[in-house]
Amino acid sequence: MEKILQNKIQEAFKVLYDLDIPSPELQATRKDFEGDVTLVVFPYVKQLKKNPKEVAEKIGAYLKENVDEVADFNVVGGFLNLVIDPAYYVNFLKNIYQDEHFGFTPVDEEKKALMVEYSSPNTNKPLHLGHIRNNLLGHSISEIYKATGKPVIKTQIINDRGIHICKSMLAWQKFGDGETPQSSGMKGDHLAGKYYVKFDQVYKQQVKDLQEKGLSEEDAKKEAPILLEAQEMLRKWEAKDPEVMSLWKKMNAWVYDGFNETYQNLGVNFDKNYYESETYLLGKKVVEEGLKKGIFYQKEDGSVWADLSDEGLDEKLLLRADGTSVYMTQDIGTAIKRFQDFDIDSHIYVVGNEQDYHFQVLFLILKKLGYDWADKLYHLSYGMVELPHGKMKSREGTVVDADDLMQEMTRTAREISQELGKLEGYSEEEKERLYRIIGLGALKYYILKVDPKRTILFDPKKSIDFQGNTGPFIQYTYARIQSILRKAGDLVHQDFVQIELNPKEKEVIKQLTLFPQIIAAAAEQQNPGLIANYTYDLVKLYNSFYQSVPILAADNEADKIFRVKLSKKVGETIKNAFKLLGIEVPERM
RNA sequence: GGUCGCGUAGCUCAGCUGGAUAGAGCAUCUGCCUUCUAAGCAGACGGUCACAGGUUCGAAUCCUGUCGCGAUCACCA
Repeated sequence: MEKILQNKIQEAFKVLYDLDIPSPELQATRKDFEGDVTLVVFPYVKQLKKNPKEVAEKIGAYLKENVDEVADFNVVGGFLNLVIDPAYYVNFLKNIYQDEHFGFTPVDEEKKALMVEYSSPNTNKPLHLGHIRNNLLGHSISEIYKATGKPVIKTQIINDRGIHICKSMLAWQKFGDGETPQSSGMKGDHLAGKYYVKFDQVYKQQVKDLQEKGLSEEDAKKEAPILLEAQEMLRKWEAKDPEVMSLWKKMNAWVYDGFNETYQNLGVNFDKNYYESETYLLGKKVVEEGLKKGIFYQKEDGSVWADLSDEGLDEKLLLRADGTSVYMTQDIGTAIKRFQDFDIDSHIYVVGNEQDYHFQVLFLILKKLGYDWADKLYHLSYGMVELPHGKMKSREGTVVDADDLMQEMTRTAREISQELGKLEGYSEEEKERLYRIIGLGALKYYILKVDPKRTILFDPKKSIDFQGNTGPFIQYTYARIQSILRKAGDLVHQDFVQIELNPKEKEVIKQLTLFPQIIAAAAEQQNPGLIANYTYDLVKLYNSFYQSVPILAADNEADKIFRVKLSKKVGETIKNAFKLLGIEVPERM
């Protein structure tokens, strides 16, 4: 439709003014003016040296004459407003009823896959609010790409080695008294986190004691006995000491069980896990080969570096003097392994914006190593989640735990729901399921609707609204539509009948026509918020229509059928959009 | 200090490939439950788009500078 108009406008300029113009930008007409689509003629007037109004009038007349869908036009200043024949919208609604793919072509079998990495936790403490934003973005962007027909492989890298894990292990060994998830009733990740905190407490106390004995703060921090023990444990781990390995495996297994429970509650999943302990050696190998080829260089102490000063960055360490690897080395190995393991042609890393520089360097190094896929790597960088009193800091106990938060949201949904006195006649089990859907819907929508690159301010006390531009508002509209459909009986299955559209119905259909474009834009910009805000706009339009025009009370059968079918389509679109956001939608609430 | 990002209503956020009078929700106020679910609908109030220049028919949007906030520049991950 837009294409046809664009072509015809080009044709009009050619015929009327003998002027070749690039494909013109069309925009939706503002509500206060009559029309559906607007062409701004200022840019062309300049070349023609004519009065804008006159040009717009002529083009408008030409379009009305030559394009069936253009029913009328008007000119305000340099704006040409075109009125589209309402029949076009009715036909559109009929057509999209047949299309299961949101207007995209079905998956091309030969298309290579996209890999999306997200979550990527450390195994020494549970997931927190920041991980929730990460997981929601990663999962949602994966679903959005799938909707455009791109096969997607979801993955995470599990940071399962390093000093931080040894700290948890050591504290558990010293103070744990054999405590297990079973014996304590704690989730495994919370148990590991508990001993990580314990380590930190003991460490701080030891530093304090040493300082009182006269050591400088700096020395005290380096020489605290428990830290030395943890470092010793890391060395043993690297030497594959059987006792340490066995403890490491046992505690990691607890943590993975805990993570899986959280992922399941949050509704996210992965097709493939990578473990740092399995990929860092490949990274080392590649770096050593790069050194031989002269891509990297070695300092006197034996450490290996990449010199990126020609590219405007600085030098970056890749291997320590003792030959052990760093974060960057591991990421190099992981990236290469992924392109070996899977038939993928692109890769998105969902990682916070504090690592912008890291990924800039990583991509550059991979390019220098000669991997042609290096410029098909993207960093989906998102802003931090801040609390009213500032950043989340584990040391200050201001972290919002993911499991607690989800539970809290469910509880709030339960309270509001009970207050409203809905859901009578439902079993306790069904009710609990609904509270969870609604509570999590509120949380997910709240986080996803914000542009990823922006910092989010999150107030856990006020929690999240259930009114206005929120997940529950949209879920509620869906539930109401289902109620209408239940009462509409076989009207739902009858064929469309041509009717006179009222302006609000037309607005709703116009909004529906945009869905495929919104998905494409959300994928391109890696921003699920576009879909969230689109859905909200649709629901607002629909509600306003629904309120003023009772659907089942229409006196004429054709109107009734049309409205029921329009409602059904709106419901389906809400459901599809929310699926892309990873939000469930209830049949009743 | 270098680099990157952000700054829109009291609060949380849209709008940013330049277009018409800057948009929602929350909060505050006014109406609407005998009609398909009031977690709703209609309306009022609320703005120097951080500031200053520039580009042009036109700037919240693009450019430059200033201020404020944040991240990063680790032999942490």
